[in-house]
Amino acid sequence: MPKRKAAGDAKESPKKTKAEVGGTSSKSDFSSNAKTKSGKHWNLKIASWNVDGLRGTVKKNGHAYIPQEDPDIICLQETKCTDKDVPKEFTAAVEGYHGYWYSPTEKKGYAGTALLSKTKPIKVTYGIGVEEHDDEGRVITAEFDDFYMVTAYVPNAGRGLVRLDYRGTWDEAFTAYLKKLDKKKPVVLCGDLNVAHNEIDLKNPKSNKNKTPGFTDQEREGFTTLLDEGFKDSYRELYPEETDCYTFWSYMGGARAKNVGWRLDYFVLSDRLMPQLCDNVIRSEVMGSDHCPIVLLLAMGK
Amino acid sequence: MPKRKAAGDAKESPKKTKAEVGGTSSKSDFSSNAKTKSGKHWNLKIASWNVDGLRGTVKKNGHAYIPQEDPDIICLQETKCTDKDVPKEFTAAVEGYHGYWYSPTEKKGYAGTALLSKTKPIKVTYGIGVEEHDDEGRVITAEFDDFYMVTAYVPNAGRGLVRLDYRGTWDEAFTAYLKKLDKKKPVVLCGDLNVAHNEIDLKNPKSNKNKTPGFTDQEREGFTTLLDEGFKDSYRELYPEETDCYTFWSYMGGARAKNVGWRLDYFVLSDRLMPQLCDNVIRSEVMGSDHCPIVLLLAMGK
DNA sequence: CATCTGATG
DNA sequence: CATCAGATG
Repeated sequence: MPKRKAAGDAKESPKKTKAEVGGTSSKSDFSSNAKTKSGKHWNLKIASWNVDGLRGTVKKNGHAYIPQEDPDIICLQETKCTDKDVPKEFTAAVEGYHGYWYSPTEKKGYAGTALLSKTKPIKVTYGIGVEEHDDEGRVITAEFDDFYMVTAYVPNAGRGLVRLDYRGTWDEAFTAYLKKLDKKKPVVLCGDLNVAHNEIDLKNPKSNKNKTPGFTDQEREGFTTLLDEGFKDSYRELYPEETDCYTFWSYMGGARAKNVGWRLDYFVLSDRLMPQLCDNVIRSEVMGSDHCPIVLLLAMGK
Repeated sequence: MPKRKAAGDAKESPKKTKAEVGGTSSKSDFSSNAKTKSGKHWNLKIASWNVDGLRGTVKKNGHAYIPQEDPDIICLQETKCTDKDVPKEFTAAVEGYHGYWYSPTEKKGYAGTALLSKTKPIKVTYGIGVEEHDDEGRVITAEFDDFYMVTAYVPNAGRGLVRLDYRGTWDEAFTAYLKKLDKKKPVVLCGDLNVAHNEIDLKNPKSNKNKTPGFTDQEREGFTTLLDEGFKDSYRELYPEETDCYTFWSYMGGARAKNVGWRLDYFVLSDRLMPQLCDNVIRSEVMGSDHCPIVLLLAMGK
């Protein structure tokens, strides 16, 4: 896909003057010199962000993040709005992107995903082809020349784990879907997978284990099963020992200030894409949601 | 009742240093030299305010109005909270008042009234003694030595006038209730009566007539009937020709800035209290609700 | 402690 | 264009 001029090379892409992003006053440097193991510069940048209500995020100026990050593709989860309801400030911030929006057939203001790409995809599909799972606007798939881009907002198991059974059914169907895609082209999956895989992936593993949605054995094993089918958790591959790296913090109790968080947002890659992997960055400084954006840098092509 | 030191006399009660009130930055002078026709200074001040959600009003610092106005009695409508839910900042602002709270048996966060008095009433009753009308926390009656204080939040006829029939039943029962009280002691009724009596009492009489709740012939005639039973609209008695004097402005379309309003809040007095009437002031500068407070000044005693 | 909706005004 | 509740996370 992209014939991007090595935007990751600081020589060619001088640091921008940084504006306030997403309601934070910290100045962020979104440039990167990341390379593959074989030494190739990244040339494709993908961002993923659970915005927890796009209209709310825009009110907090969160959309300012996108032009500053300047990804080739950005995927959003929990948009909680249809394409009709997208604030005009957001539309302006993603001018030049091809946008694809998916929201529940019934429940307004619930879940919902979006995928925006500078390059027009070959084909975009919605859902995973299983009626039972395709009424909440949770998965968008965009086919590009050399990979499938999949973004997902995986169902939360719910207070009291009332929806844990359903989550099991989902995990199974979703893994099957990804396996099927992976047979045709490599897959880049991103989004809020609503699971912290291992104890290292959340601040308080003991008190949450098998109690809080996102850290039950079932959900964790579901994720392990996915990886066993030929995928990699790109962040953990790059940073196997890194602790206190989270993508979500509850709004309750000032958890973010204390970094009491969870790593729920992932880039999961087909094994055979690993040689292209340059970096996976967690933008924990970007405000505007209870999740922060994550960014994947790939060196596509030979 | 009150042996208040003539607070309305500027000689004895110098102007206070005024703080910001109810989120407005305008400095308000809440002193008054008003007298009865016979020349008696006021010695009883009663305020009435539809706060449109007390918790919201407090967030906007609206409660700062009360100590600045310093009424002997303050009546609130549309508190939308029970006594349990009253914000502590509000409780602090009305320290020294005896407080009486009334809210719906069913619908939480709906309607609700409160009556606060520096002097302890002889007796306080809730509702109008008609079961059909006494489940929404709309009327509080406080008996004092020489009058009944009644505060009311009269039912809105609703979008599409769906509740206009019920409103008719209410108006009839409420008038009967006031008549009954009036036989024992004179009555001071205050509150959001949810009617603009005459064309002079709203900005756009033509477009609202028999369309918008609060300006149907039925509601207007209901108010006329009440007055015919021996009561007076104190504001209109004092200012029969005054135009553009409103107590409510819709939040929609910036109506308050344009003074596109309605006079829905009243002090209605038993005819025989008219010799005691000193003034009725509309505090249109006080922010914190879509209604503004109104204030009654009486010279009680002989 | 946030986001929504829907009822209500 | 506000308030509130309740669902959801």
